[in-house]
Amino acid sequence: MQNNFSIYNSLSRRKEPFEPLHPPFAGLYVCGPTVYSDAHLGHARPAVTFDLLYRYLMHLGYNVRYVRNITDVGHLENDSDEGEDKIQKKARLEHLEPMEVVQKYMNTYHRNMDQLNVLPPSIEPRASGHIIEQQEFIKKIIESGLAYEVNGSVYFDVLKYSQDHNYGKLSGRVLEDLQTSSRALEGTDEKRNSFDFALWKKASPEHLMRWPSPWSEGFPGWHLECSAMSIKYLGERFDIHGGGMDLQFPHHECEIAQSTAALGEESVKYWMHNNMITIGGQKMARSLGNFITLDQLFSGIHPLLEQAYSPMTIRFFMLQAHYRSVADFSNEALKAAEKGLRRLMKAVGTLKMLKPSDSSTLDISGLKSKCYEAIDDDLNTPVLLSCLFDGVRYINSVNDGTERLSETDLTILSELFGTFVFGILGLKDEEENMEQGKLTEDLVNLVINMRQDAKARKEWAVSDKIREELAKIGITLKDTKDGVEWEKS
RNA sequence: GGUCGGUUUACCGAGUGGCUAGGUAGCGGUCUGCAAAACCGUUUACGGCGGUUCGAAUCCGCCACCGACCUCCA
Repeated sequence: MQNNFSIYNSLSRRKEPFEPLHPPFAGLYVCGPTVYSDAHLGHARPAVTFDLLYRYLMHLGYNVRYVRNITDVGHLENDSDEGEDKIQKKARLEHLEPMEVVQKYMNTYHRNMDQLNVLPPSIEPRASGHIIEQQEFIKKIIESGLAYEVNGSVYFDVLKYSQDHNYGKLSGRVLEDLQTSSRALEGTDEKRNSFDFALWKKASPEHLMRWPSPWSEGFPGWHLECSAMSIKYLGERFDIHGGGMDLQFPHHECEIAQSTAALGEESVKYWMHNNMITIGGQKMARSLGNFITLDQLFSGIHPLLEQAYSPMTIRFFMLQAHYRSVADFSNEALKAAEKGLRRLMKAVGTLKMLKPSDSSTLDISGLKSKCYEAIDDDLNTPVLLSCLFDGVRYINSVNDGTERLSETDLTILSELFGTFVFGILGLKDEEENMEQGKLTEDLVNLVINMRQDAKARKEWAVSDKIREELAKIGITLKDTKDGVEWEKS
């Protein structure tokens, strides 16, 4: 199971060689969505990033277990008057059961992920299905003396934990700074310190989602599910934990503290964080009016969108930026991505038609090496794509007859594109469905033949008019030496 | 206000102490009845001010701007 794969570990703040704890197995846990609203652009980034990681680990030959949770246990909303549960609040507005809301948005999320060609994880555990495990986890932390109970709620004692452990190591926080910079909480506070966090929360009378426990009828604290479920399915020590950069603090920091408190050792070997997205240089927020759901993006129905962008355009666009950089969305950038993707896919089609020569004038092995160097370097997909576009140029040049490739090199190149474009990057050809395509093809060919007749009679005005009219309905004709080609524009 | 990260050519977006990223757009050329595609060539770069260095866009400092987090929101 040799590999040259290195990933950036947020914990060490440097790139490290990927060496799984138990080869040939690799364990990956990623924080999934909270299902209380439609999936948006912000959901797509981590999904695509870690889908890429999942695919590459499998490509390297690892037996990967990929766990991505669904958060369906609501948590208190701080800007709500009633302190209502997010999911509960939505349920009241829509007169639905909380679990009905969960189901609805979970279905949407799954559909959108499928559209983005994001592979389903090996296990998709739901927080509501692991209440027992979370309670057992709390008991362990209480046994270790690092949690305390107040009025039916249980809190993690960060100060006591920090005597023997480094709370803040992942996010670079210093406890003293947290103490002074924390905002004062209104009302009575049960916590000993503002930076303590809830492991179990007693439910208020109007709170719908509640479970019995040794401490009170209530619900688990919001950091707990990931600790409990990752360890249940991946073991007390596992390889990679991923999520958005916004989760680094406090969520992941608290996870480290909880797991260390409960198990006596840290669970995660590599922490990976994807960066955020912006729209026109601004962060996406409902209050800024630039909040775009994936369905809106795919349909183009949103005031900011000049057109619809296909799921593969979105995926390709995200892959053109490195996952640790901010990705900025704009109509201009997405249109550029759309065209770039089409060029790539066209070349894939051309590649199948290439005829081998006796020898090669291009270095295909070198290209292959560069592709692996790029992906091995902390999933550097922008560089990988630049290498693949070099390949696109190679393909087109061979097609034009200005370069040659041997049968061996042609095979390597075909495998290379198949592996990287479809297998690892997870792109797919989005051309129209087959039956529609057949009819269109027959019709277009009919018109082309009529135009060829006009051309044979040198009736240029007629042939030009046909071409222009076809262009108006989205069919572009190209007169090549070998005949007429056409494509949808 | 605090912590951390960023500021690259028209747009998006990599990278590096001296050597072409790539995509999209523009311009010129090849091909072509014309156009398109493809190929070839090509233009405006590394936020500002200092410092280190033979040499910095790449290292250091300060300033400006942007973002994430600092919330019992996930």
